[in-house]
Amino acid sequence: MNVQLNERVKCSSCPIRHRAVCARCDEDELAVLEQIKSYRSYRAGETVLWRGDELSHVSSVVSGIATLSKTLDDGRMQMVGLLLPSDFIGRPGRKTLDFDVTAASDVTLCSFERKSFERLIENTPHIAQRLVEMAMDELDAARDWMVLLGRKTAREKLASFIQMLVQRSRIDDSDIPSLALPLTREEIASYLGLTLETVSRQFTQFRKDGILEFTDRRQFNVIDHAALLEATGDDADGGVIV
Amino acid sequence: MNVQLNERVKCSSCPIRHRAVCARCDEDELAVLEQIKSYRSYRAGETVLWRGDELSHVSSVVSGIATLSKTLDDGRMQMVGLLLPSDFIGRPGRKTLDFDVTAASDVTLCSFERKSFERLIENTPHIAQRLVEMAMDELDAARDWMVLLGRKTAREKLASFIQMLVQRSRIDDSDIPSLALPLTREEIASYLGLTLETVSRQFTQFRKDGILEFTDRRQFNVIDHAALLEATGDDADGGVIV
DNA sequence: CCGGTGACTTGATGCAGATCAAGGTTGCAC
DNA sequence: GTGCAACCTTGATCTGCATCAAGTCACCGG
Repeated sequence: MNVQLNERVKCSSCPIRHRAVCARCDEDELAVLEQIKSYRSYRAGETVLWRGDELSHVSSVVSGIATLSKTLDDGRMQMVGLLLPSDFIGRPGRKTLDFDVTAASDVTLCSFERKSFERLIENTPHIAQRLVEMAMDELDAARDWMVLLGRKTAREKLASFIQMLVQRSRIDDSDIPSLALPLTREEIASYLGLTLETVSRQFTQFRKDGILEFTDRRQFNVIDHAALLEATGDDADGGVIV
Repeated sequence: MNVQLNERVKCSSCPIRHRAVCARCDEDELAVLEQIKSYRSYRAGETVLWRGDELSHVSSVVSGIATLSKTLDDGRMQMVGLLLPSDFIGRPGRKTLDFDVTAASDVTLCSFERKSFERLIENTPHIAQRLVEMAMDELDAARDWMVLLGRKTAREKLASFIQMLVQRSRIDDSDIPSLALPLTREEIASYLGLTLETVSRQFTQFRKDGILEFTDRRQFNVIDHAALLEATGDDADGGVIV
């Protein structure tokens, strides 16, 4: 199972300090959070939460990647969320989630006891505001994702996914993109509403088209970024509002 | 263009009083809203807002149905939201929307000047809370929708759509469902990530299967509700949490 | 009553991506 | 080292839905 860590990392030196749910908090508010937080770690592949589980804690992802997914009766699965460092798990006023949360890589969470956290929100508008902002951003992302799922071709879907990785890595460190795929072919397929075979074939095609260059099955460079953008099927300007 | 109505409907007798963004407001708070609200009406087919338009007002849908949709370069279109009475248009802290809003039927909105509304939120936690709640509900719906778009067959998609209509009409009045389709075949196709021809064929199939019975092209009865549920592809319990 | 138009239905055909199947590669346990 | 299990690639075939193409139906304005 998961490991609960007792070592305390100071919020002030936390890597997600300025992007997570605590982003807008001042020193005093951080001090309160510091009191009630605890860390939990999960190994790649472990389930963090099952759909319907009673939610004892809400959490922020500190490091690693987690997926949100839903499964139909007969096993068909669709990823409905991808959690990166600073993303939040849980929602005020709900005891359960309607999807599974799985660690795609080794993951560390910063958790708060749900009840305490809900009480905290009441008199910490900075947290409530940030939570709204994050929910709205997620809703925007969900709408783009719906266009991808409903209307894009396999090639466009994969190009859009890679483009998203590029954009995201730009945020962290702004150098030339040699990227690592954070997900297996099967997980990417689950994200894109495809099968793993189709994902594999499209990767091969991008390689043949001279758009990508693989150094490893999970590591690659974007050689022709213009062509990649073109292949996403999005507006020329890419809707890059950021 | 749209018509601005000057007649004032009292909030206290407003049909969406208990479901809209003002649901949690007390009498004093309503009085403030009453001051700054105005009504606008749009005819079926009119565009309420274009993607990227500067948002001078935020609004609640009072009556009628509006759609949110996104379009790719080459004209492919995907609906990304369906606004029913009490649903909200606009988000705090953003001046524009990244999708088009269109009136699917004649629509009346209750609008607030954006800046005023944003100031209002600051010191009216009841509105802020309700806004979070509504955003979270929309996010839940978006996730179910993603499963539909990514993994369901045409038949399952249409069954899910009809089932949603049934559920929703149950909220308003709880009698045996004779339903009116609020959207054209083309709009339904846009909602489901299909073509209008496929939607039409699936309707025909449901008729032949004895699941639906049409009194008119836009009016029908659900004859075999169990079979309809079965056809959605969802868990037996239907995930009916409501 | 007629012509036109928008919404819908139905049929014929084609193709993108699913499915089925057979390896290949890598890394880890022993 | 050997064996095994993930993970990935590639090929062959099938199929659900898109696409292309005619209609049909209802309604509206003249």
